[in-house]
Amino acid sequence: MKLAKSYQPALYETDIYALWERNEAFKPKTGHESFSVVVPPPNANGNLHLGHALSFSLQDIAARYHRAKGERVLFLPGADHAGFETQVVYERELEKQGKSRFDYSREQLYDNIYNFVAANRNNFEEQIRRLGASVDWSHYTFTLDDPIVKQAYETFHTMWNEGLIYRGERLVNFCTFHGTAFADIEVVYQEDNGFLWQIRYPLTDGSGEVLVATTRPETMFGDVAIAVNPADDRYKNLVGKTVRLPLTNRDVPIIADSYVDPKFGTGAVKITPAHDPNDFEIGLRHDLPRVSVIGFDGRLTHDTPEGFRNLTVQEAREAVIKALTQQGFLVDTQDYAHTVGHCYKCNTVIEPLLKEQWFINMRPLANRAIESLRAGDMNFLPKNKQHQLETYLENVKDWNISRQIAWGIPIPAFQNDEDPGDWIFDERVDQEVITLNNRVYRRDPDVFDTWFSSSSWPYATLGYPDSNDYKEFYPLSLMETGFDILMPWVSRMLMMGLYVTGKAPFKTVYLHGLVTDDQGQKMSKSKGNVINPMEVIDAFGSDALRIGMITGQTPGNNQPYIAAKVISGRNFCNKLWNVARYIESGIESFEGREDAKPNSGADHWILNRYTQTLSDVTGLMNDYRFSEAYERIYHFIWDDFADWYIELSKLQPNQKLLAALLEAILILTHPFAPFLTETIWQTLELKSDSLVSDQTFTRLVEVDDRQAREFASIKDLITIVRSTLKAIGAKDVNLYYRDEPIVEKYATLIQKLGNLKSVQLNDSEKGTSLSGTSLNVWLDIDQNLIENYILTLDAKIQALQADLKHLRDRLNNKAYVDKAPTQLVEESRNQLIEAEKTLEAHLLERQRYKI
RNA sequence: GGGCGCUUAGCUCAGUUGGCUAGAGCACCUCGUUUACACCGAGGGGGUCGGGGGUUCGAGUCCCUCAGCGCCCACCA
Repeated sequence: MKLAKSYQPALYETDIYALWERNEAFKPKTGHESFSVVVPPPNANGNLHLGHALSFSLQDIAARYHRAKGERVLFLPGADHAGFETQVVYERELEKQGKSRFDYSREQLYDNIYNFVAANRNNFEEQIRRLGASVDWSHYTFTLDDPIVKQAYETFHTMWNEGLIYRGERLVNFCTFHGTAFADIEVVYQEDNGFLWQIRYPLTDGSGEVLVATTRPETMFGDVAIAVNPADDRYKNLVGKTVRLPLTNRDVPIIADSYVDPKFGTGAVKITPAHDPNDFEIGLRHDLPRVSVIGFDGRLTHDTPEGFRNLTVQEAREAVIKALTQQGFLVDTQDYAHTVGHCYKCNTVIEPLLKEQWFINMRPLANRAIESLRAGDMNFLPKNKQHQLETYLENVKDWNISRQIAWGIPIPAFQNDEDPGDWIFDERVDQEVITLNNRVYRRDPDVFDTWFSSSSWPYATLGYPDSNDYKEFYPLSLMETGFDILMPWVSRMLMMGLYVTGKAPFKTVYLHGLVTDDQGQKMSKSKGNVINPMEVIDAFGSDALRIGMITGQTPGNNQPYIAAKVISGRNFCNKLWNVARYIESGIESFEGREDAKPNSGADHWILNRYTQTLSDVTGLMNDYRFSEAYERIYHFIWDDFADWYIELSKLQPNQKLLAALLEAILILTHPFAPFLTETIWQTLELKSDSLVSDQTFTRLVEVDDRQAREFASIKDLITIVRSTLKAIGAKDVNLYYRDEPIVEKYATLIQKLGNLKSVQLNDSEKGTSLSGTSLNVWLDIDQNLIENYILTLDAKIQALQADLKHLRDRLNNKAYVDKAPTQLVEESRNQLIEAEKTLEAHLLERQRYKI
């Protein structure tokens, strides 16, 4: 016997994956249709977490399923340099060494991080292998590889030429700890407890004062106006006058702008265009100057009065309030909770600061994306995410793509030393300074937002525009990723895909939710509830992990990690293993299985079940219903094949059919349990020179439906016999039948599987008839067990009467009979007749016992 | 302030266009030393599908409403 007693995945998985790689099993083969998935690249430097395990499982099942359908499949792996994310990780490493990013030049820092990532990459690739992902490593792409960088540059250049990219001084979201700006979407808003202060701003002409409400008094050095609502009678005659700023004695005008809500605070707002996005807009409308008073280090600048300079924002806030109080300008202090933007990595309060950056004008791109969404170019799972995306795109703002970090793709733009407004595009980013037409240009020290380059992922990885891959595999069949990156990534892939290639980049977008712990809590190191997928694989095997991740999984919903589901997957693997082991031991050879033919009713029945399962699985998988598809396979193999067919085969073996079914089952199950099925395949040498990975779904011989149904009724009879005997606690009972050739035909089988003493022809009708079957059979039950029997009989009668009432009510309802589909009504009628017959039999039976 | 989701057996979740006598895994109860498997076999218990109202012949599934939980987006100083 070749197969060991139980399946121990750790003994086989590494070798099996190596075998797949050696055989180039995952390279696209020929096929009438193509199916393409490009992996959302995980961070090359990190470890895979359960979210990756889920995502890879879903993608891999889809890929293997489509291969088994005979399609040409490309499953392309990748790794992300993950700009800011990785730099943050690296900075933490530096911190451990007592260093910081300021100890290095940007070039040095880039090289260091490059090496840091390179050192971790093997680990990351190994983990993808352990998950069993059937990716084509020859297509492996890193987000800093040439094609991706080239594509980013080309897109940037085209957009620049077409005016979609502009450089401008705008308020950007700046993290003063990490020293870089962020896109709006990256800022995390939290409710903070602060204060709302009322400050007295005296009119310059001494005729009175204006009370202003603010949460940020420290920005008052940058005030350039006071705004009131034009319709506010309290302030109408003050508009046009000036106030004198406390602490600096600068005069600023009172202006009217409908943005101001008269009901909030005092109805008068101080305007600081350099430090507040709304004020920035008002400043534009009223042509106000911008006075920056907070620097990129998060401290007040030299443009602030003595005593405030160089203080942090928080220190300055306290100092300003103190000074205002002393000088009698502070009127009121209230507790005030309001939302404030924070850095998603270090939680530092994000400062809106004025900075010149590269922006993308999003409106035209977003409009096109909305059009494509509305035209139904893509299928979103779950569907409602499409509307969320549309709403986002309707309101999208211009995108700041400049980042002040080292780890990323340098922006290919150079600025004229003499003329700051003169920017040119040039790809010679390895040089800091270039000379062109006798003018000296200096490279923009910034890098792209990682999402900018990764927005081209679906086509840049395929070698757009000329490669065969691009022509064959674009748009991608499937994009599977977490719903948390719907806005930052999916939306941008869509916009850029449409802009660059003219096509939506994918046909189906499958969005999985967050994998939480079994309490529904987000996994995090600080909570100590992180589960490492590699440890799960060590304990239960890769296939078990995969099965555990996808059972009960639906798109768009968070899902807890439930160890019991993994264990169930492990048990299933062991079950299939033992099925194979039994077949291996019971048959002489796997040869000749292609000539398998059904001999018995059971053969017809199991073939029927297989065909039905294959058809169900195909339908479900085409709709990406992974969990349900797996469930069908699970129950087919466990309930139908193992519990029934194998047991039957011990009485009447059909060796060729067993072999053929095992082969078909391995192919069918392979997407869900690739390591297990391949291990069995290889060990049994089903096809000595090939892999289960290469096989396509098997259609088995036509079946005789009548025989299959006949067997099904025998199967039901056996179940009823077992259940009745168990209920009354009887053993060694005879089953009698009359005028039932089917029962006669299957007598031995019924006797063995029903644990009966005998099954025999008998005309006397002595004993108790069996309910739930229309077969003319009865049990010869010992009289002293009759009490138990009556109890079960009564329970059955009650249940039947309830059913009958239900059915009669339904059929007495004219509207139902008239309006419901005739098929359904017919079914109800049959059910009624059947139920009446059984009840009658039961009642007759019951009358024989007077208890 | 807008938008979205969830609430189904003890637990974790399925349930596509309304047809369900509501399913699965785990847990639970009874029986079982049958040489594929105790990571097992046979049998079984357990749910008025969050509350209320409506549409319909028929609602877990559609509509309204209330309650609880969660997520996303948003500039109220």
